[in-house]
Amino acid sequence: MNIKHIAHLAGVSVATVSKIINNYPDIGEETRQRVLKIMEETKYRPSSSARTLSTKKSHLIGVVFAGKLNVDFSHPFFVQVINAFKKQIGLLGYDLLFFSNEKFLEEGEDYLARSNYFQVDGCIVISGDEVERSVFDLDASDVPCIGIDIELTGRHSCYIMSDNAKISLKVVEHFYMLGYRDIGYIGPEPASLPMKQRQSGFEAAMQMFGMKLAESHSLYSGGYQEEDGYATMLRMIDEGKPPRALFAATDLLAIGAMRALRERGLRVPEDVAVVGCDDIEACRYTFPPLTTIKQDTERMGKMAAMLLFDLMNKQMDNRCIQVEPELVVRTSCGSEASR
Amino acid sequence: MNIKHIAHLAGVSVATVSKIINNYPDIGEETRQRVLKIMEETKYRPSSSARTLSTKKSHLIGVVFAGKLNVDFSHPFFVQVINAFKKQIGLLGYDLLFFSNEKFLEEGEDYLARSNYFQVDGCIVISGDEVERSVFDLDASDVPCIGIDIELTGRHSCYIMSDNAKISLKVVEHFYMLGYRDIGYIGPEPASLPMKQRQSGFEAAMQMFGMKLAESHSLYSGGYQEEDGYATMLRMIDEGKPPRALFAATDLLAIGAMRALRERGLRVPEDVAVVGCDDIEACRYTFPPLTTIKQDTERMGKMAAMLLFDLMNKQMDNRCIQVEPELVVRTSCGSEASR
DNA sequence: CTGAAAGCGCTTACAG
DNA sequence: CTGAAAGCGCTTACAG
Repeated sequence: MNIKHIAHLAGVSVATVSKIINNYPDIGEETRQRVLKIMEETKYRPSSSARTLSTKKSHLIGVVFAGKLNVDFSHPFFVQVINAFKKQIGLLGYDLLFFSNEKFLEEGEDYLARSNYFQVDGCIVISGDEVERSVFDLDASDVPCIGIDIELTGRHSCYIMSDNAKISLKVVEHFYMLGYRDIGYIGPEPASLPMKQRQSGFEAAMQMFGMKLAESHSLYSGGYQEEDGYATMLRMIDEGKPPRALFAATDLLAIGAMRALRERGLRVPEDVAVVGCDDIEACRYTFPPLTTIKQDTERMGKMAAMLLFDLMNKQMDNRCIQVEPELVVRTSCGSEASR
Repeated sequence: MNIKHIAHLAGVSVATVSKIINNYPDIGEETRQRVLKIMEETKYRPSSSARTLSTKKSHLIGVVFAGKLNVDFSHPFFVQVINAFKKQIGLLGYDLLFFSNEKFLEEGEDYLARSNYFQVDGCIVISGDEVERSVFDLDASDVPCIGIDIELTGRHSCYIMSDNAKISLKVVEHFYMLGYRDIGYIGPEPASLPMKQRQSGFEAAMQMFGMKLAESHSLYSGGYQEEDGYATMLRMIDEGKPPRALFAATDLLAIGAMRALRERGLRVPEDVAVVGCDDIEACRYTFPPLTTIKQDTERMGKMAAMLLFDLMNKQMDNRCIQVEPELVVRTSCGSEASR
């Protein structure tokens, strides 16, 4: 069943049918109804590829998972962002195309090539550490791109990230208000922009509140995982007195740190208060429940959709949007509010 | 840059270029090399839409999230399965197209119509409860479909699920070996096939081991969430003596139940042993860490890809593949092995 | 081993 | 308000 059949059945030309499909105004109402009825009855659906071939618009958005997270999309943060994005961009009439990175690497293909191949109208780039060159080729091309947690600078790109300095500021401020003056930090070597900002933001916030950061209380964790937090906290304890309060740059690091503290006979939050970052599901079920910072993934995803839509449909400058993070108070910080 | 340019630059016809692109054997080696070189230099990539239009093959797989989970893909189980699926199907040369369900519902479109619109070569259907009619239209069509946790019966369909009866059997057996004879069950009203099988499998296993199931020890939880488990466990405790061991049909139910037990002054596992199901990340961080059943999502996703590939490329009967679940022993069951 | 030409199913100036 | 026709970029019998 194609447009020719419909035209034939309705006794009009394919041009007329096409115009009706695309809501052109200058069609006789009677004709329109007749054709519409036939399309309805025959359950006719135009073909995406023919339309794309002729219009150069696919109504498809390419989804790029860049950097170390390349292999999958299992991190809750990204899943939440993509979810919100999908919802909003769906409302705007687009579907999502996930590039499989596998065949990809194998054949040395790049994102730009694949974007062209599928003629996607735009891309969303979600990023971990150590982003590959190919992402920046995409960024520099005329394919509209929206970055999440990655600094895209192309003329047809924008990017969105949480205000990571603010994350650290909120944590330090919260600790300060609880009366802690001796605050420590555990985070991965800052390979990505967000991690850089969390660390420098932490240092800036400490300074702002007039607190000194003992060198032995600020340690790199290697990775992002529970094991890394555990090992790093152990190192910190063994190097001397641990800080009164600890900010871990990810929840898993915090969870690992709490395990180390418990093993060394230190109580959370009575001896050491702990705050993580991300608000993964596990935070609610740890012992004690973990106070953390929640990134507003809902807003990030939705905003990404709106920005990308504008990028695809109007002239727009490159810009960066920061999204406000939120403190989620549970028990591990020793806050009264959590009782 | 299109095939015509390439043909022109190489001084051959477009037919020849096309044959080279598609690895036809009957092309002169010299010609082949010359054309290949030019394609390389110009970074030429064929257009997907033109190719699809002409071949009716898009090398795209539609991803359908059916039923109550419709709105997103945030459940860890599905994310893991899709991840594994994506990896394998990517290797086979396919990309993934996620249908946005939003515009969808609004316009009363159905999955089959969209599959035709994009000319996807096949679909993977992932399912929650209360699957909509439209999914079964898809199933009945000639679009090859692979179902995850949903019984697809079409001539071009297969489905995969964990052996859910086995899940319950493994739990009951584990409890039995630990010496518990008084075992309870909490699960949602069985709206989906997996939940039905877990429940009936549980009852069958109890019978197999000659244990009686007290009526007050088998309760419906309403939903799947932590809150549901909490409320249901409370009901069970208040109705009389709780069972010595409890199987909760999802981890979140188990976590909620543990909270209820703790609040009522009962210890896990000393007073009541608990086992959940799914192995969500949180299990490792609860207090005590939750023993659970892990579904082999890696294998399910990979197998889904292989089956779908066969479904798309050769004649194949409808069939159902069951995947073996695995017991993950932690502390909440009171097993020696976890010490 | 290579090429001319029809065809895939749409859209869009353009003419009337 | 409607239609004829060219064009989008490929593939594939078919002829040579």
